[in-house]
Amino acid sequence: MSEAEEQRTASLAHRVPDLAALELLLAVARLGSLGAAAREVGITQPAASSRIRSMERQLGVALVDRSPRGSRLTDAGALVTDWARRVVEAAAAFDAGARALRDQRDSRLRVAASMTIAEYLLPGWLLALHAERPDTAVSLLAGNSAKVAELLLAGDADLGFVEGLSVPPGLDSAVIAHDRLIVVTAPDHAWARRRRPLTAAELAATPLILRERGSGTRQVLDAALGGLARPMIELSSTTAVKASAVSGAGPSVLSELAVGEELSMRRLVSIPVEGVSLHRDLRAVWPTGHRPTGPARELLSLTRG
Amino acid sequence: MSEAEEQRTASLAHRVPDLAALELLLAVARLGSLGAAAREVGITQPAASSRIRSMERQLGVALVDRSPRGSRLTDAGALVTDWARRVVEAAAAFDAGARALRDQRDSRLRVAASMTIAEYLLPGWLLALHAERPDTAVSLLAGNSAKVAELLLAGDADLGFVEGLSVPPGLDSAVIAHDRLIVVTAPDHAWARRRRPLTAAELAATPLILRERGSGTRQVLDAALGGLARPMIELSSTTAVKASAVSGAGPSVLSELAVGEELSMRRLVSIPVEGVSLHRDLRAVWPTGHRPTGPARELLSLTRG
DNA sequence: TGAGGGCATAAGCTGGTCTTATGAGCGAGG
DNA sequence: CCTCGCTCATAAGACCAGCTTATGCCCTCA
Repeated sequence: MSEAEEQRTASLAHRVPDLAALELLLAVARLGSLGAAAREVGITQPAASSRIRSMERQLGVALVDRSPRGSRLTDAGALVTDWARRVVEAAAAFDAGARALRDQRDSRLRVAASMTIAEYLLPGWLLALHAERPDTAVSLLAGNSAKVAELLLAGDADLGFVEGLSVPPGLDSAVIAHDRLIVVTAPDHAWARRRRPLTAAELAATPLILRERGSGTRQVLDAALGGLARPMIELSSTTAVKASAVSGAGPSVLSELAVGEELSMRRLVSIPVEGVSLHRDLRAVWPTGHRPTGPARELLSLTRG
Repeated sequence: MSEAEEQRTASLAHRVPDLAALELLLAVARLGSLGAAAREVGITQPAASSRIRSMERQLGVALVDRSPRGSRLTDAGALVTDWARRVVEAAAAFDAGARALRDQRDSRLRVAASMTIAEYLLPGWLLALHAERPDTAVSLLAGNSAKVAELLLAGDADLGFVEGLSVPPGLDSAVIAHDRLIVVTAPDHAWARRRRPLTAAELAATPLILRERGSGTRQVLDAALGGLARPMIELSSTTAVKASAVSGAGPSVLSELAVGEELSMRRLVSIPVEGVSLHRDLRAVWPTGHRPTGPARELLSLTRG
């Protein structure tokens, strides 16, 4: 295997510095000194120096200009730092979610959420909540709408989030955001070159890659098309549906929350549709009469925009 | 320091599994077996078993159900895997950018781009290009519009991307995307509770946190307001401006590309404005007469949507 | 002209993580 | 019915990366 091939094959982890190094780089960017950054992240100055140096060796790019008066980022370093920030932010969202998942028992705020919301929205909200109320421990239970309702009514959760068409009985709700299902295909699909929007009839007549019946996404689509959606393949996870669509197996209908990344990288393209309403409300829910208070109220207010 | 405090204080890197572990988890999710995932990432099965186990210990959550016939994700595991995927995607963008930055000399496609585009859009495009043409090595040079023009005219770059109001002389261009400047404040700013859009006059009358004069963002704002923008503070990087706005120092005007993350986490909120056009075109540019061919043409086609 | 902050280098230790080797559970097929 | 093949878990040992401590040099500022 040539060196170039080996580089191409090696996993990301071998080519991307670890999180500690990225955090250190952000600290250097902010503080303007290796030593100060070292103190902030709790290591010694030589360790920081070595870490930054090995990161530069790994990337093949000089990141900081060292001088006896401090260190400043190079132009390349400024770019790398911005990309690093996004990795660190994704890691922070991961951490916020994982933390909520861990604190199943004894936390002060227990949230139950449907999958799509738990996946794409909750980590951001939890980070925001953590910024305002660092001492609030939040636990997360994920499930479908019925499960969320059950947890709330049994007193096992304080606040719920659902994405269905209707509000389960016994619960009050508030719309906190809107989601939209969009038709997507691989960029080389014939639909990607259409000049006119797809009609509802065309969509209903075409076999689609879909989530299984009963999923929130499928419910909305079936309702919008009058129960007529034709499945080409039915898959049980959003991720599997996306992968199938990206590979060119056919058109799919997915939440816009789920495909932001794919659209911006053009692994998928969005196909305009006319004559059919694919909007759905995302709602916060709570047992009728038990208006959210304390941390639940705080979280709720963070989600409204 | 109590254990809880220590946990809260410890850096992300101590609480988030490293990239190799996250990639392994994605492989397990996709392949349904620890052993198969181990083979795919090039380690032995016991190493994979141990890695997953230590990740579960670290997160305090069971991620996979092991059985003699394979391993499936638990519900919590499915969520964690989705969050992990976002971290890995950010790392892939980091890698694509860093790779382009490294290949300064001898690569087949040399791209020059202004900072905003290099920061927020190019890594995604490079990933898409890499997916279609894995053998194309791309190099990236970042600078302002004048620098991009200079590199193109000197033959030191094959394709450029600029975000200014005008196209530098000697270059042809194509609009590839649109950007919009938006007014943002911290969520607790009075403007966040307005019911009516801001007027141009109000915006012009208010001291703002801004990039320095000469930056692309500032040019567009000054032009839109007729050169009237009142700076409260002038900072030299988008990141510094964002940090200042998040901390509540005052309202700011930034590219929507730069504040997506902050908006979705509600560290900033967007304030509607009326009576002023803050749109700007993002353009691909090349020396007049030298229409992009080969990989440059390919990259260009990827950016059009 | 010292004092202090900034960075680099060297030496030694520590700890995590890999590999190899092995065992045990479950299912399919000769 | 028994064995093969797949799964995962455990144990023991090797290895390597990264940290700390202890220096030294450079530059600036008082």
